[in-house]
Order: sequence, then structure tokens, then C-alpha cells
Amino acid sequence: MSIYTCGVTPYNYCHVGNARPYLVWDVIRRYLTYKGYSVRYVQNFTDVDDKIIRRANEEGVSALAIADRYINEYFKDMDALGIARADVYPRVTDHIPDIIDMVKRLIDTGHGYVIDGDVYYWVESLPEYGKLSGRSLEDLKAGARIDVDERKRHPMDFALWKASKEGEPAWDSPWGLGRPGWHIECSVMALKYLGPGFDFHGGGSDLIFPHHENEIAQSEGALGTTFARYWVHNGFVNMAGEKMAKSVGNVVRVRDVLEKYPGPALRYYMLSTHYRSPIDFNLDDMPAAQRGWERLRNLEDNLERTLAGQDTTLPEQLSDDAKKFLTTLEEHRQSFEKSMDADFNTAQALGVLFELARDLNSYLAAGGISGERAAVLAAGRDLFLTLGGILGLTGVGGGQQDRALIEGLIQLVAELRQEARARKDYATADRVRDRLAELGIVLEDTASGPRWQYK
RNA sequence: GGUGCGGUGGCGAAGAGGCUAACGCCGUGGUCUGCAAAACCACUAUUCGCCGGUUCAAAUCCGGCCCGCACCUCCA
Repeated sequence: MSIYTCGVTPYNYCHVGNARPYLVWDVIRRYLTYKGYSVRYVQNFTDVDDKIIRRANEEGVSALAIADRYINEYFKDMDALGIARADVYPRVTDHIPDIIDMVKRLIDTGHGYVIDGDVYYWVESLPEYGKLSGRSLEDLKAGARIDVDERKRHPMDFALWKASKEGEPAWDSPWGLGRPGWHIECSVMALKYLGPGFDFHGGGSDLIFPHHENEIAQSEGALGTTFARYWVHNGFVNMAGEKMAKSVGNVVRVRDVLEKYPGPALRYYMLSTHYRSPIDFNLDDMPAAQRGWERLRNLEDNLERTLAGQDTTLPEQLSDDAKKFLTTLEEHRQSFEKSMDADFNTAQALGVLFELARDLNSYLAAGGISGERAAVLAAGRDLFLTLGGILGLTGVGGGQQDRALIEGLIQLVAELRQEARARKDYATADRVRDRLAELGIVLEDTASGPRWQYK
């Protein structure tokens, strides 16, 4: 499976809305991999653009320096969200010769024309223009909200190559010094790394027009064959009913959220809505998302603790109860796959994961894990971690980074507290627990002794 | 003006002709427990924006209306 997703223009920190498509594709990749497909995922960086140039001029540094800085920050945010790296991250500035070649080809095939060092795409040269967004050139002309450049053949013609102005990064070309237009880089890089007719092309729904429409026009105009087989567009993240965008000024940065909530909680939050639907982002909904994720994490911890050191090989002969439970597990797996097969319905799949969680918790609550029960429970754990792993909600720890480091200290405190409890000195015992809670550590008394975890 | 999307319990959110309208959070009662926590069990929408229609059957299909949003310009 080959996937191309439009990446960011690195001129600022990522906000929650920026992160959504990458999270969606992270889950789709994981699922396709689980299903046995080999996946190649390409995501670009548009590292030369008006906004980057403006920012560079403001700060008196190069456009490259701005791009490098925010690409670096992009990776920090995505790592914190548990989003796996793409196979290739092509950058526009590394592909100028490829872009020039494609512009040349478009001119040769009659789709492009030159005016004073600019090169434009002639939209009327492609009869199907508008097929992705379902618009006709007539509709577009009628709705045009910008002043039309009178030199162009058609008002909707767009730039393939822009003659450079003073103070802008520029590259030499057959048409003079200039830089690529906005859409050409994705056509060039997708075709270079995945080839014509690749499987999935993704991005935010705002990119359908004009960006993706123009990518198709360029690619199919130059090639005469299909560019991408399937288009996958995610819905927007809004704030109070209005689109979250830097231009609106209502952005919540990824790192702002992660300061207060764990990465998996934000994943959970976004995956509980189908990717095509809009999300009305509300920071007040994050605690519920965190609680939901914690429920999964608690189960994961409980399973690992319970099964540690147990013999989990399934015996030849199984009891009816065991068989029944294994059948239930299989049903959950099928439901999960059915949900994901229905246009990657992560919200429904998450529901299935919780049904599985309830069954596993019941199994744990039912008591002993002797004999076959350990093996059966281990099968349940494996399924839980597999499905949870597809959504990226299990196997991620919960701030266990420093766990080993403080383990001993807490062990000691817990022991002292046990002694206090043995003396029925509950005031001391409760004080220890409360103070630990203030430090963000939850100490719990269980039948098999105390245990702890991060809040 | 053109093109799309959406309105489901206190909140979030699945479901798109027929199983009790998933699931999570919150809340209530119970089990367990020194107290908590975690977990389990039970309860929590006779009803899916409004009005008509089609059908044996509609949250799901059709028509009208009311709201909200997005795209048509840079945007994930």
C-alpha cells in the first residue's frame, strides 16, 4: 500500500488541527500493517512558501533556518503523540530539478504557458478539471473572490512556477529566477516516491480545492494516467463551532494540550470521532478523554501484573468456560476489524476495545488465574494489546520514563506505611498516601499488598 | 450565489430501513474494602432538530422548514 499525505508548511508550531490528519494516518498505517499489508508512507514538508519567507524576513534569518526549526518542533509534537515516522519526508527545496522537469513537460504537452517568467497551468486544457471537488469552471468563476490576473487565459489558471521577487529564495530555471508554485511540489514528490496510481492520498478537507484538484490536474495532465486511486480527507478541528486556524487566531497548540494531559489522552479524544466528521475541540472535554484512556491503561497494568511469571501455554484440553471465553475474544477481534474496515471507524473500534476491556476486567475480577485461566487471560491480553496498539492507546506506558529511578524510594515509603497500618495507625498511613498523591503518585492497597502508579 | 457536511441522553460519540439506540465520561445504588482507589454488577434516551410522507416496519428513505459549520482565497 502506498500513501501520500500533504505535510505541514513549517513556519510555526503545530496546533491540534494540524495534528489530526497525521494521527488519522498513523492509525490507518497501523491497521493496514496489522492486516498484513506492506505500507509505504510519504509525507512532504513544504519548506519554501510565502509564510516561511515572511517569517524569515521578520526574524532576519534564512527561510531554510525557519523551516528547519519548525520541522524539528513538528517532530517533537508528533513523537509526543506517538505518531510513527513516515518512510520518507521529501522537502520541496531538495526537488527543484524534478519540479522544473515537470513544469517543462506540462508546457510541452500544452497544459502550461509562460508569461514574463511565471508559468501557469491552463485549466481548460483538461476536460475533467474539477472532478475531485465536484466543481465546474463556471461555478468557480462565479464564486471567485479574488482579483483576476488579466494576463491569464482563464481566471482559475494557477501558478506552476513563480518568478522571484527581491529578497526571496530563488532557483535558476528555463524561465528565469523563480520558485515553485504551491501545488506542483506534491505532484512531483508523490510521483517520484510512489509512482503514478498510488493507493491513498490524504490531507485535510480544506485541501480538496484547490490543492488536490490542482495536483490531479498537473499529474494527470502530464502523465495521461491516474494520479492517486483513493482520496482520504479528514474533517476539521473547530473551536466553539469555528474552524481552528492560525488565520482565525483560535489555535490551541499540541504542546499546550500536552502540558496538561498525556499524549494518549489527546489521541483518544481525536479517535473517538470518525475521521471525516468535524471535532469541536474543547479543552474541558480532555479530562473525560484522559479518564477513558486511563481505564485502558489500568487494565493493561493489571494484566501485566497478574500474568507476570505465569505459565501461559494453553493446555490441550480446555474447559467449556475457557473455550467460550476464547470464542468471545475472537468475536471482539472480528467486530474491531469490521469497524475499521468500514472506512476506518475508529470511534466504533474504540467501543469494541472497551467491550473487550469489560470482559477482561470481569475475568480478572472473577478470581484465580491458576491452570488454564492464566493461558486464556494471556490470550485476552495479547488481543487487547494488539487492538489497543492499532489505536496507539496501549503499550505506551503512562509516564513510566522515570519509573525505575523512583521505584525503590516508593517501595520504601510503602513499606513504612504498611507498618503504620499494621499498628492501626491509619492517620499516618493516610497522610503518606495523601502526600504521595500531591506528588502525582497514586498508592493503592490491594489484597496482594500495596502498589503504585502515576496519576 | 455555487458546492458539501452535520443536528442522537447531563457531556462526548457510534449507528444509515427490522435484534434491548453501541461505547466512553459524569451521576445513583450495590459488591469488595479499616477508609479510599481500581474493578465488577445494576440503573441512567419509549426516543434520535421540527412538520409531513413512503413502508407491515424509519434515528435511518423522500419532501418542506429551522438551526450550525466548512469549502469556493492562504489553510491540516
